[in-house]
Amino acid sequence: MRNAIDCISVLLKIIWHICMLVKTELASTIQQTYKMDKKTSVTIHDIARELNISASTVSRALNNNPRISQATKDKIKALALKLGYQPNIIASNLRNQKTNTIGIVVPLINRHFFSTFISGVEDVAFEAGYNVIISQSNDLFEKEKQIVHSLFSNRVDGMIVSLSMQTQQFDHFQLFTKKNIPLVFFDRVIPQLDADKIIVDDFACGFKATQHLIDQGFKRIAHLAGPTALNTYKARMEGYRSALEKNNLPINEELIIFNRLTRMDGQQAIKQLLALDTPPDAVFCGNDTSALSMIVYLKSLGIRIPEDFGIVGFSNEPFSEVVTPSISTIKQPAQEMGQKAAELLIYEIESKENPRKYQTITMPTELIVRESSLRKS
Amino acid sequence: MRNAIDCISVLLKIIWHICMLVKTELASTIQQTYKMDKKTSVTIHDIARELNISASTVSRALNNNPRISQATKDKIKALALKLGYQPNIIASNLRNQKTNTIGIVVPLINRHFFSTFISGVEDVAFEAGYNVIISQSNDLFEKEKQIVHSLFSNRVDGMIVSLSMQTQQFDHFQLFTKKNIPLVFFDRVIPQLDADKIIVDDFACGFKATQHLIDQGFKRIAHLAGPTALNTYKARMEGYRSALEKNNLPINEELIIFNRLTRMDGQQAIKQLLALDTPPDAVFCGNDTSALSMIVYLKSLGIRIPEDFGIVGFSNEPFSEVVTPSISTIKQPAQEMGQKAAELLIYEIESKENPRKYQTITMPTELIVRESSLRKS
DNA sequence: TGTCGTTAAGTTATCGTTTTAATCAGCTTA
DNA sequence: TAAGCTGATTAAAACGATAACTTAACGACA
Repeated sequence: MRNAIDCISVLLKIIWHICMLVKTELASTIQQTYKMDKKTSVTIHDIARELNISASTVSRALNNNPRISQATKDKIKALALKLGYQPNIIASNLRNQKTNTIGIVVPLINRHFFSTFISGVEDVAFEAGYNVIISQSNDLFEKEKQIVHSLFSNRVDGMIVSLSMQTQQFDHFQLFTKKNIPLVFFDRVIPQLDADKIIVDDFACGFKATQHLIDQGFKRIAHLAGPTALNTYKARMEGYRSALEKNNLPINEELIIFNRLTRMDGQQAIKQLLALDTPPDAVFCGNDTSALSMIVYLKSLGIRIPEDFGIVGFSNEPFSEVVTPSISTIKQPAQEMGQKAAELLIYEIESKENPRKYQTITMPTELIVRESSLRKS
Repeated sequence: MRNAIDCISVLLKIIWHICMLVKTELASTIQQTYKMDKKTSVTIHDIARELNISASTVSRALNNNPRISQATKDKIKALALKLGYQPNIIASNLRNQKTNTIGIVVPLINRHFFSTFISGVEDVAFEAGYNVIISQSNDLFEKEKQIVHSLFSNRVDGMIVSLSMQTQQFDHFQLFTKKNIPLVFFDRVIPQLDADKIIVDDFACGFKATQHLIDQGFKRIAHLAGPTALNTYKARMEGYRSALEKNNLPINEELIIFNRLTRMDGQQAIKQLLALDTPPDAVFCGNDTSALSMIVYLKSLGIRIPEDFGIVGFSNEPFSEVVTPSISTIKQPAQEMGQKAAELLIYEIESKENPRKYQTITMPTELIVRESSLRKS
């Protein structure tokens, strides 16, 4: 009796095992047909199977490796074309530890300077076979931090950055510097950080703009400055001061106003300036937007520009040329800066020179004299 | 003798083999130290090894899988933080067959409408955890084709496209449609193609603009149209015609000019119109750029706007508000269109509803009446 | 006592490409 | 005849994360 039970037990176990085997078999069959049906993409394995060769041969053939005979290459390429094979770059990226992607972080994509810069980057990057991922920080420090982490996790080969207005700490960039991943800053840069930089000589620009106003016979020149935590605005202001000094004009602190240079800010600033006991007769503005809003306000008061009041802006926004009066301004070569930044970054990525020496490239600027400041020709 | 040689031969062979073994050993050692030194990134395997657990447990813990105990999760997360672990999204993408990346193809990044649209896309995409790869076709068909292939190979989860001016064939988009990868067109779309579309009612816009000029008492209204191969320009023109018809005004073909709406084109068009036997007293322009150049030219002739001549543009470029006279125009909600496009695309990506029904979303527009056309209030 | 269910974790296979090391066929040379 | 060489190809192991499938351990319960 005992024996019989044991026997049955063993039998049952065997049957169970057989069932399991059948189940596994069945499952794999089902999965296979499912795959056949759902088959998402042609891979090098599909090509290999069809030609009865190995996947590695296919891979090499498609990469024009000299170790594969021409006959085989031709066969493989023909079939790849016929099947509409598209390489899976994700897989390739993973294997090669390289994504051919560069990240851009800007405060705002739709500001003319930035979008033109990006356009320059994209041109060069595309030509060199790189993709461009863009993100905007909206001038928020926290978002910038998140973006930098995300771009790092996405394993971009390099990154181009203009800092947010809020950024005062730079730890998040260590992700890149520690791993020696190339990093190019532009426009708003970190003076302390060892990295590549594409900038313009903001000091010289500030000087040029102010000198121009002086040359036009303006005597009491004010300055509307942006947040001086940012190198650009600080340097522009210093250029302004230096020009006054050089011309033996007094530097009057009440003529220097700091804000964020929005349209509102511009209007408020000009009101404040006009309310002074001895108001200025000209302003050098940190950007064109604020210059424009000053012009609008001055016009509404019937103050003539440039006869009674001179204005110079910064950036050469598209509107600066077409408003009345047109705005004298400093032109930054945005597109070229983008191209240069991309070239430099890609060079760094591909050279892998070590230790790297960091470059700071200063791009030329141009003072464009227009109606808002031109009293003498 | 013979025997001795054999013996030596065998000995040599053994020695050679030993050498090979040593070489292999050495090579692997070198590689290991090299790796240790060069060690590029912390992986879940490093964390697993350190804690004597399996990689999958680490993976699950970091993804907050409920089947991992809180204690283990805490341990893993703490170590991950300590080691500065950053997930390799490339690997995750490959495994999951999903990149959390969407591609954008526009004619030119630094045109205000497009960069603002992109900004809208980026906002929504970032919030939803998607990256945005942008490319510009420079209005070239060939480049557009290359971009589409490249974005496909990069396995974007979806794509948002505004066609190049040259595009007349649409085969390249089959890469996406065949694989059922979501595709959203905007602005310049393909009427024939079954796909999602974000557009404005260009016909209604053309009608509105023209009706406004009629309401302002203009009698002989011309139209400057863009390439009518593009749906947008064609519809604007048809709206213009329809408004004239509805008001029982004659449609005069010599008052409709076709070109590419650059500044040059605008100037040329207004010259041509003024040279007619009975010139028009108003123009509805296909964009603001050409409207601006007309204004500049008319002002230089001393023709008063809007008293003698009315102008309405299209797009609400930033300069339109600030030139003198300011330009009446049609405002397209670029930012909102971008947001909507991203929302729709991401919905399609994540819903995987099949078969899909394609949506065409028409966004509201606004006629902004400014000085260039306002004779009566 | 043994079975069942549950929880927590481990094993293994997979995504598609590339690369290293190995193999193989065919030919030459001693 | 066997060893060596060359040129062409293959097998197998990465790359790092993850999902499906197992398993181990522990109580609860019949």
